Parts: sequence; C-alpha cells; structure tokens
Amino acid sequence: MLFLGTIENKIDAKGRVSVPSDFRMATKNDSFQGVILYHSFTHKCIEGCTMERMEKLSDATDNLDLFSEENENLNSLIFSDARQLSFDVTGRIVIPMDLIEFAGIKGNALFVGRGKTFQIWDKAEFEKYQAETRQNALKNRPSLSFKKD
Amino acid sequence: MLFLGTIENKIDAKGRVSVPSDFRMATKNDSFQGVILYHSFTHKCIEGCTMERMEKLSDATDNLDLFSEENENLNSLIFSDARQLSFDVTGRIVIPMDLIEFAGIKGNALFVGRGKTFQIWDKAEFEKYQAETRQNALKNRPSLSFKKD
DNA sequence: CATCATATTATGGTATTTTATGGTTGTCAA
DNA sequence: TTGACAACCATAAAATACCATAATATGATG
Repeated sequence: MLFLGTIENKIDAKGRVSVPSDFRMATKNDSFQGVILYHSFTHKCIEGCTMERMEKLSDATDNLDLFSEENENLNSLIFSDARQLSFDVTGRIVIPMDLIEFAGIKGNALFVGRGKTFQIWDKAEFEKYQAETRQNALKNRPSLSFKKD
Repeated sequence: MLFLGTIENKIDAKGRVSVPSDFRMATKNDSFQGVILYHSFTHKCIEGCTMERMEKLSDATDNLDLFSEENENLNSLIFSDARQLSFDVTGRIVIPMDLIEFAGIKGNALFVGRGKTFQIWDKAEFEKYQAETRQNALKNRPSLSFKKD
C-alpha cells in the first residue's frame, strides 16, 4: 500500500499527533506498527516511511564497499538520524522536538503522501514550497507517462 | 480489465455515488477493492485508476534516491493529491467534496471509461468539453471535408 | 411472445463505529 | 523527587457500515 493524499492534524504541546488513518492502514501488513521519521535532505520538512522500506534502504547500502566513504556518509546521514515511532492505541505518535523545530511546525502538521514515503510539513512552509515548485513540476509532466503498461 | 463505456449515476448530499458495475468488475482481481481519485491536470474533471496502477507508477518513479529534488517534486504532485476510496457493500464510494467542487459536479456524475483510467464529469461540463474538442478536431483535419461537386 | 420469478444494481435513510483530540494518571529513570 | 514519557480514560465529530426499498436487468416458462 501507498501513502496517498494530504491530511492536516493538530500537534499538541508534547508533540503528540494522530497519524492519518489511511497512513496507518498503509502499514497494517508490516511487522512494525509505526513509522520511521528523519529530517529531509532537500526540504524544510520531516520525511517518513515504513520500517520495511528502511530495511530495503539498508540492503541497498549493504551492496557498497564496507569501508567506502560513500557507505560511511549514507549510514551516518540516514540511519543515525532516523527514529522509529510506534503508534499508540489511538493511532498517535510523538514527534521528537528537534524534528518539529527543523520543519518549523507550529500547531498543525500537514501529512503529505508521496507513495512509498510521506512528508510532514508546517502548513505555511508547504504552501510556500508548492508555490515555488508546482509550475516547474507541471512543465515536466510529459515524463509522468508510463513507458509500458 | 479496462474501464469502458459511459455511465451516469446520482451523487447524494454526502458525495456518495454508486461506481458503475462494469467499473467495479474491472478491479475485482485487485487486492484493494476500490479506486484512486485525483483531480485532472488538464480538464475540469476527476480522474481515477486502480491501486495497482498507482503502485506501478510508484515503482516507476521510486529510485531510493534521498537526495534527488526532481524526484521529490514529481512524486509530490501525483501522490499528495490522490485519495484511495474503497467500495462499500453496495458498491459505492464517497467522493471528497473538494474534488466534486473542482469538477463542478451537481447531482449527477458521469463516469467515462478511458481504458486503464477513467474520468468523472459533471454532465453539462462534459458536453461542453465534447463540443469544443469536436470543433478542434474538425479544424485540424481538413482532409475530412467533403469535396463539393 | 407475454408474463412471472429471480438476481443484480442503484439509491435513500439511519445506526454504529472509527477517528481525532484533550486531559489525566501511572511509571521508570535520572 | 521530579521530570519525561508512555498508558489510560473521555468525548465530539466525522466516516462508514447497515438496513430497506426502488429500479433494472436477466431468464425461465407456459
């Protein structure tokens, strides 16, 4: 299953927030009932995925030379920064404060589906980002077509 | 299976509408019993497809590259706008209000088969669209015109 | 061919469950 | 002991499951 759609939920003072129902459903077949969060390398937002995908990433980096510089960087950048957050009984997680601050989130969190991954934005920041990139993305729209079905 | 034909069904006040039987049949072998809807990038209508197709699209654009901004923007545009809607026991879905408003649908929804995808139109809007494209087609295909004797 | 029976679909209304959210309490470790 | 954090209630609103019926198609039979 995929992370689809855009949902806005409130974050309380403790950083507690409901993960959208559809997003939770997207992980219901996984052994780990929760999500992995880490800061985005390209935008002012939090990125998230399933544990399953993290393991896939790990397998991909395993193919690199153990002592290569690349491997060192990837491991330190991705895995050291990632936190696993499990859902509580009502479907909430507690987002660590440093991630909330990194994304500039105040009060409300925007969950943005991206297929295999998702992002968590401050609403205002997301609108700023969209204004900048939407037209560019539309220009590249022809590349969206399938090569083969 | 393909989405074929054009069927008109009623939408109630909650946005609830029966998906045409033939369209439901087109998804009967999929694991997700429902459809994915998103707003058209080119027309005043809603577009739809199966979850299977979405996953194919995800596989095509997913390259595990955490640092590619282009990849990020592209994924955002498609997946952040998509909603997964499962059929209820009688074969209905609830179309989100913002999509209904985007397409200008009032009362009745026109399901238009397009093979691997389909569209949902307001009837009047669809007829307007058809009239426009017919004229364009005529303009661009002078070879169709009859010779006067 | 007309008519009746049956199955499927479409539609409307209501009841129940799920979700999101806030607040409180318990617990473990620094 | 106190501060951080997880577990535990409680509740309003929203979503969806449920039930009943109408409309349509399908098919059998005399």
